[in-house]
Amino acid sequence: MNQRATIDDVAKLAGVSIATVSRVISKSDRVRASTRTQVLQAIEDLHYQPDASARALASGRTYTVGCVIPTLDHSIFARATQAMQTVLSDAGFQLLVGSSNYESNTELQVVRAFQQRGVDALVLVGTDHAASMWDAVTQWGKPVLLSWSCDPRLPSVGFDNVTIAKHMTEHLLSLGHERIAVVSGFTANNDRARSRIQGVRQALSAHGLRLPKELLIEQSYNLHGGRLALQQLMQLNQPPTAIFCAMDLLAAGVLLEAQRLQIDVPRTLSVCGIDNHELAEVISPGLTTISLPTYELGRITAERVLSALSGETIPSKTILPFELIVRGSTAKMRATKRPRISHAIHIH
Amino acid sequence: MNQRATIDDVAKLAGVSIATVSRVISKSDRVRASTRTQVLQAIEDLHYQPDASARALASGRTYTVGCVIPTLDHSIFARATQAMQTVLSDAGFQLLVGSSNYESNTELQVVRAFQQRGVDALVLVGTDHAASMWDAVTQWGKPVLLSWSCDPRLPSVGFDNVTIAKHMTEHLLSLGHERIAVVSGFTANNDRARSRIQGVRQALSAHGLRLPKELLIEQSYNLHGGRLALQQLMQLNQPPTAIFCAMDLLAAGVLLEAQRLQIDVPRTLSVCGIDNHELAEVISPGLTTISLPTYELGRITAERVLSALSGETIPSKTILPFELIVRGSTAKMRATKRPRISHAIHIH
DNA sequence: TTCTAGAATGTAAACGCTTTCATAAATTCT
DNA sequence: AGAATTTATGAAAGCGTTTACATTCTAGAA
Repeated sequence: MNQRATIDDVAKLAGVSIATVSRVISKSDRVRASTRTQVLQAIEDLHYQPDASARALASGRTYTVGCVIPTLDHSIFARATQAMQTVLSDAGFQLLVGSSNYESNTELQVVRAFQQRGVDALVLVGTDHAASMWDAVTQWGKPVLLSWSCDPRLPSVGFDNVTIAKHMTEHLLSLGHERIAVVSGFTANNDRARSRIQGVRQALSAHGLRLPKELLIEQSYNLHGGRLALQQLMQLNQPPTAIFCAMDLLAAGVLLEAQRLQIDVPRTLSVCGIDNHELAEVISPGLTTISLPTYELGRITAERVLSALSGETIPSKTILPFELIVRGSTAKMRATKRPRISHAIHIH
Repeated sequence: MNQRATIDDVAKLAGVSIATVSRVISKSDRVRASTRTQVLQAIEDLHYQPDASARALASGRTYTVGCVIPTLDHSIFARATQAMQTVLSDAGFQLLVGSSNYESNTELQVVRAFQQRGVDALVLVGTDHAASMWDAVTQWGKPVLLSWSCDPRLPSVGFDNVTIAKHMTEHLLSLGHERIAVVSGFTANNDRARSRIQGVRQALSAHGLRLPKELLIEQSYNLHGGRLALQQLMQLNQPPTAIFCAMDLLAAGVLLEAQRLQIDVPRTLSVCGIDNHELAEVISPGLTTISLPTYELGRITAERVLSALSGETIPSKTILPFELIVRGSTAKMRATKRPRISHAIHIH
């Protein structure tokens, strides 16, 4: 009995042609009310579910949107993805999620797979993509959006990471800090990280300062990376008085390691991050950071996708606002005092 | 020019029939090496990409797996989903992610949508599902797996939440606590939460204790929920000496609120959670919790799905191990001292 | 009543593949 | 070399829809 009912079965039971059934299913065309109820009844009786593959083949539309993110395992991406999923699903679209792990080859493969699957639109994260990827995507003929960062080549919804980082840096500068270190995730394939570093540089040079090589550290994007970064910085002859972390997770790592090394934050060292990760509120001292509306990012991106799919022209660039959140981890620079660290630093 | 090439184009260019091209694409059938290279060359030249919808329609297989989770916005689900995605993607499958927001109607709709899309298999979270859902799923004829919790009705990969909670409770009991409160997320449509409460009850009654009504609090599953819960508990005539939180996020909320209320954790109040959320390590005092291998959960679930899809029989029940992680938030019960709270509690 | 425009419905041709079955080619054996 | 197998390829029938176009109703106008 468990042969799935087809449109023919429905047509037969309702005493109409399959074309009529099809019309009822796709809402669009007008069908006489009485006929429609008959058909719906038959659909009900047979538990008929239209076959999406067949519909896709016949119509060229899959009602599917592909999204490639670095990983779901960072809450900011997970949150934005959740938002997209919700919006799209409400509109009858299914979100396909792929992850690149920050590898451009993987990303290209995922995009290829999505294109084979006939997704109606594509959402990518950031602007760092293999050249072949840009080709694959710009020649494609269906809507492609960028999220998180903006690029003139494609309609984008994102943040202005340079400005964000500049803003944060100015906060540090306004507190009197001049020897400011930067801790970032690896910048390869991550334009967000690079832009943030650039933002710091701009803010510094606007004040006649610069970012010395030894104060720029790239580490893996997790707590441990933050810990390692602080260890490195504290080995310097002249450690920084403030550390700008490009992501909160790194900042949290720095904070934890500072605690272990008995460095007093913020008295002898100010630390800040970006993202307003859940951790920022919870860790002590509270992390000064910049809050980004990541859920909104996902929501708006998805809405843009829907607009594009219904033929509307969409803004080529949408920059979302951000907000500086000052918590306990940053404070006025103490005049002469240099950060003191215990002798027992154990670097492994 | 941008008409996507079809299998016919490839066949023509390679001078073979479409059947042969199809064989080359699907790897399986043997094709003479020389022919194969010709075809591959043609595919290359035309940038041919097989149409997944057409393949699905013709073969009845979509190489797609649907997964319905409560939300991506909790890191434990995001992590497990990421793991599944990775494993499936490596095997040439695409993971479709849907979220239920803990609503069983939504869940049913998502499952229906997945079935229409012709997913080859389905993964569900937990055992709480609408009756119609169980029907829709058990009659379906394709593999369906449960993750997170186990149920005899379907092959499952999950945790034994009762035992986990019992274990944690025994930790509290061994520290001398007897007046133990439970803070949980809402238990509707969440068997994990219910099982954990049940585990506490079992451990208590094994010690001749019970869980009084006023010490069981259900709150929304986030930091704020934890805060509210502690406020409620501290209004009691006889507040608990220890709080078992069913999820770390709630525990973190409790900890934060304790800090605000100047309740000394763990001296006058012990707090513990479950999940080993990132927060647990970062918050101070460090949160005593139980670590669950969520990434493994996703990985193994996905592997089971693949096995089932290749016709193997899979274990009907796989319970993953867990580990108690003792940090600073739990300590020996102090003899007579009752938790003291400042007079200035402001409940809003 | 008859005619006619417009709405409702039906017919049949795609859509781009997979797969069975038949046939042709290559290989092995005698 | 020819028969008997085995292997590679091709022809064609679906797979379950959508949709252009044709046909049949319906209802209002003449």
